[in-house]
Amino acid sequence: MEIRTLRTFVTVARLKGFSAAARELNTVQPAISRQIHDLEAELGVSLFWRSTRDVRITTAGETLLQEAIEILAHEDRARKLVQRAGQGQIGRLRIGFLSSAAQGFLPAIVRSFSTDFPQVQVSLFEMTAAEQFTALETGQLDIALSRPLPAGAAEHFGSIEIYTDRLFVFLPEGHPLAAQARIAIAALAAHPFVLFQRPGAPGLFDQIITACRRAGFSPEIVAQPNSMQAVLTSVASGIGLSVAPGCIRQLDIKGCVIRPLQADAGSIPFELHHRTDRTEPSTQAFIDLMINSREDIRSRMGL
Amino acid sequence: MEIRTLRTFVTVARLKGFSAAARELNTVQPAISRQIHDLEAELGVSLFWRSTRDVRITTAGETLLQEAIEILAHEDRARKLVQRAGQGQIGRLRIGFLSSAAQGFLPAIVRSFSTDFPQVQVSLFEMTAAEQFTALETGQLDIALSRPLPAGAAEHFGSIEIYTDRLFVFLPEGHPLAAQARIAIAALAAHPFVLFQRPGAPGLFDQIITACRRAGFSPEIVAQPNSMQAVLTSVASGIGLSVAPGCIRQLDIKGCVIRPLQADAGSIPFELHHRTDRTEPSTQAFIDLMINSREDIRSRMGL
DNA sequence: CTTCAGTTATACGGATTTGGTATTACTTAA
DNA sequence: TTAAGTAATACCAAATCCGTATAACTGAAG
Repeated sequence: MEIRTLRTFVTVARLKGFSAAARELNTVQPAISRQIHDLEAELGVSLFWRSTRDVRITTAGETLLQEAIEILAHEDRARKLVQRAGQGQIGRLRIGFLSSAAQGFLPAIVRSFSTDFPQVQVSLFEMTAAEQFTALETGQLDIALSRPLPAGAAEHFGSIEIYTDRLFVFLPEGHPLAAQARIAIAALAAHPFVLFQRPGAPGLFDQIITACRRAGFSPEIVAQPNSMQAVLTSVASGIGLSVAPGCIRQLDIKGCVIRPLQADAGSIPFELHHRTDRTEPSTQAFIDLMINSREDIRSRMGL
Repeated sequence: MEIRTLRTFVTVARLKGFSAAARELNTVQPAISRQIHDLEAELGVSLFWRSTRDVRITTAGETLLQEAIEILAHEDRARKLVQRAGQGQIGRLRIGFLSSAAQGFLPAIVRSFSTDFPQVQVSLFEMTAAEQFTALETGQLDIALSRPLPAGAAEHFGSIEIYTDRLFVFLPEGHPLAAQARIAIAALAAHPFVLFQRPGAPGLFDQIITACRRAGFSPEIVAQPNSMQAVLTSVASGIGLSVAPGCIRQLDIKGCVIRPLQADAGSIPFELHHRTDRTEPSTQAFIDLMINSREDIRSRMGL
């Protein structure tokens, strides 16, 4: 009992004739004859009473007709469901993000995605860059929105640059350096630093330290909070100054003054990461949306 | 998307491997590979992520898996339903019967049939032989329990003899002829007859008239009631005597005396009739039951 | 680091199945 | 009686499918 056979059977029953069914199915009458004959043989049941003039369905045939119609409808439904799933219209999407870097644009992007793919279950996880990397590796995350991955570890992952941020100096109001419109790295040498703790964002931390070394000093780090908001609060409290990407301006910066760091103390790329070995269609759809939205995101981030 | 393909797909998903599925399905791995590959191509969707080490199902695959399991279950259910219908376990059975001739055994037979085929809707119609013949011809009846059909008309019908009755004389109590243990037809010559009206049972009527003619007289028919019970009541009322098959004893015969008619005034076969062009399985099952019950019926009818 | 066992994908030849043509037998309507 | 239309059957060709052989690859064991 194959779908094809059932479709033939239903057509014969509906048109009450083998020849008519053959015409509708773009084949010839003997082919229909044999399909029905074989189906009857397989089931051990006669489905039609035939004479050369008319074809009448039997009780067994009527029973099969009901079931066959349902099965065919089910097959059709399955095809559509699977194709929608294959296009990413059904599924789930687990996104890890750095709140400081993503909260400026992520809500708008997710809202837009959910409008186009209403049956995709989107979950957002705020995680540090390191946590995102681990989660992506173990399959607990489909998308990571974070900083560049450690060079060697990026083997099985695809990366797409969303925007490139620059470093800024965050100063407490009234700080002497606030008088300058741009601040050279060397000018920070004598001041205490407050930096986001290294384990959560090793790339950023090391990049800042490297820039300082290149400028001829090693910064005195007086605090390493575990959130960017805590870093800002520390700065506003006068504990020290901080160096951080411009996206941090999205947070609450009352009591802080921001000045660009002179020259290219280092670009801070913000990237989308995903596995390349198995990419869900819904994940791919989100990636496509992100790529198409890069210009919007950059202008929204003030770049 | 064929049933066969879906079965393969479900097996692969369940065993998480193409080779394992091939073993279970008694075929080889490349056959499985191609079936899955073609299915994916047809749906335009990838169903599995394969590596040489493991096979993982995709979201689209999981969607199809659910549907496929349901479709396969549906197919299985359909097969069983159709086969039950084909064996006559589902359907309807419309039986026409002569109350006088059938009421002695029909209830027991129908009860027995309904026990074996509980899902067959049995309908009983009390009809004269002529009515049964018409109803059988127009397809309003599946089984006719009645007298032999007109010779020419029995072309498209099958007939099975259930039992052969003999003619008896029904006399009012105290009738002079009641003194005899057996009555010769000729002895009835002078007496008024009450016979079942001809249109409803032409065969029986004509057979009695013919027997009288052969005995040298033409009976004086004083009444032709339209039911056998009315005939008996007429006899008991002294309106006349009657000649009728022995099965009439099953009715209420108070006030009547019964005597066998001498010699073979004619056998009165009681038969089952059915169409031969299209016989429902449930009809055939009933016919088989009747054939197997003939001995029981004969003894139950006192033959 | 190499080997080995086990996996899926691909290519190709043969067997099986299926469809198409021609024909037969039959029924109904003209 | 004829003509048109139906389903069944036989036979051949075409398409499909299976099975073997092989390649490419992965993970585990030595």
